[in-house]
Amino acid sequence: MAQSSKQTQTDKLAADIADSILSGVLAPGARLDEHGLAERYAVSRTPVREAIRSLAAMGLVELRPRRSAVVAEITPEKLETMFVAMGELEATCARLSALSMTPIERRRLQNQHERMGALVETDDVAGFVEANVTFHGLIYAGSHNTILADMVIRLRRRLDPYRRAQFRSPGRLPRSQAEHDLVVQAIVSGNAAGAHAAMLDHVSLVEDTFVSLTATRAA
Amino acid sequence: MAQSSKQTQTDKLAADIADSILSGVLAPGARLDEHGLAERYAVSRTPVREAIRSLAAMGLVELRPRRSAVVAEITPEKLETMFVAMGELEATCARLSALSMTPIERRRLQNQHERMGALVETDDVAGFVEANVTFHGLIYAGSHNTILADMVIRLRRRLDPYRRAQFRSPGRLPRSQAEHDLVVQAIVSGNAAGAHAAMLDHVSLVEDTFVSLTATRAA
DNA sequence: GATGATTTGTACGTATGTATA
DNA sequence: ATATACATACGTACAAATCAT
Repeated sequence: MAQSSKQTQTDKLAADIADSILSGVLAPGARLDEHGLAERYAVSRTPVREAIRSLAAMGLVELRPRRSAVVAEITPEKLETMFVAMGELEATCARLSALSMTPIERRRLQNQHERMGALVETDDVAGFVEANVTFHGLIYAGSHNTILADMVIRLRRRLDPYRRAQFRSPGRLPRSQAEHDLVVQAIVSGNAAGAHAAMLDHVSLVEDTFVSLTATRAA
Repeated sequence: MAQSSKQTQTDKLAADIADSILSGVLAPGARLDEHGLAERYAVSRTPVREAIRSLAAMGLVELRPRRSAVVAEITPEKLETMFVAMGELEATCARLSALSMTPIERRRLQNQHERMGALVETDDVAGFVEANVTFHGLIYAGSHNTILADMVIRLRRRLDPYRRAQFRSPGRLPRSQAEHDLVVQAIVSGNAAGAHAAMLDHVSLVEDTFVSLTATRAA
């Protein structure tokens, strides 16, 4: 987010380990052995330690003095909390977008939305998923509030592994598109409360999809 | 937030330096010299480095590879952004509180509000300010969402130095109390949208106070 | 419960990149 | 512009605490 161009070892490590965690290579509860990681990446323990501290600040790992850092355990309750927070933040961004997007930004959002309509027609799931990221990104940016945008982006990255299957359910694409339509209409017309409500509705439904998926997996 | 009881040097340093920054002892733009800090705290540079990295993750300092870390500069634009984010988060917490507070929590909020009414009567500014922190804290907790609550608490701590004078303006106490009244009524009656709007209104007015203060100072 | 092995926390030295004369 | 000074990034060594036997 705010790391300079010339990456240091620590930065690279932090990014790589974060990826390993978010992609599930390092499962929750796994111990982060400094020595092992240092060896694996062919560096000393110092940058490894600093990288781990960065991850701790992001909430990806838990730090207990004198004991190995472990990948943060995510309980279903915590996950639920995160999804709710995510939804509220997205809704807030939509609200602010309705209030403060420039005409050009509104136009861009509409264009993106229309482009996604074509992807729904051809049932291009992969294309839609990618375009969807851009779509939501436009709304984060449209809030014109980097603090909120950063928060929601970080949260989404953490939730990403749990959202993978979200568009697999049959009929999800057209439904998403219809929900997006309400969001776009509200934002473009400057309807703050409407944008908030529409987005909240949209992401809550995504959450429901997730809940049903984990319920299946847990059983 | 999640630091164990047995503090390590790094933790103590991070806490202490953070205090120095938030209290203004270390002004924005000030360089954090590892050598100097290590000497000042009578430790080696290693824990100092790690503490600085923690602070960077919190957004308190900026990290530029191969150059001294500096206390994060807060431009008026950034401050404005933070206040807006803060307001939106508070409003969101109020919204969620209206939806998910337990009867006991609603009762507690009402009690706190009534207690503050007495402080307004006696024009006890100091007492009101302290009670106000509790009041807002009840609403953060009432959201039953630790993610959001943490976000807003951290933001508030960062904004605290810029809010000091907020209750100095004449007539601010009764006005705050009246605004609180609308918030409490909405939350207690389970009116989510109303709670959101009322809180947003309340904190936006606080922001206005701040803006006029800085405008005076800048001119 | 005590002892040994493993791993973290801290100190310090060296090299490299940045800023300055 | 080149060189010098200086601060950080990284490596290595040791001490202290935790865990495992």
